Amino acid sequence: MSAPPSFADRVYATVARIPRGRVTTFGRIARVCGDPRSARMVGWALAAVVDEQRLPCHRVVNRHGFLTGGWHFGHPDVMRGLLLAEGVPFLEDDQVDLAVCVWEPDDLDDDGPPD
DNA sequence: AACATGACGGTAG
DNA sequence: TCTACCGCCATGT
Repeated sequence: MSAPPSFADRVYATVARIPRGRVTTFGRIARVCGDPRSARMVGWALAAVVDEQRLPCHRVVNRHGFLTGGWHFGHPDVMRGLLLAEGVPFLEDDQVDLAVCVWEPDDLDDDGPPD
């Protein structure tokens, strides 16, 4: 690969690093990718992801913790089920508790939420 | 070629 | 605290 990694490639690499039971936001990913203002491009990249990518794109929510991309899984209940199966706490049927399960790409992958 | 839209985020009022 | 506007860039019409 002589060519440098594209913005989307960095997004995939970051999403692949999200620990199980944790979630992250578009802005965090965009920030790590070098363009904190291109959060929309993060969503666009995830929308292009296919199941063969094997990326935990269901662990990516917006800064409010809402499952904005629920319909991209066929139905919001699919994305919700995946997160619930990982032990991600929900504040509402379509909102997760970012205060507990948020994960920062720059931080080490710890599986224990702050007491 | 131009306009409108979108899995968003930040700042201003 | 909530609402509104802007910026960002690729895609579709």
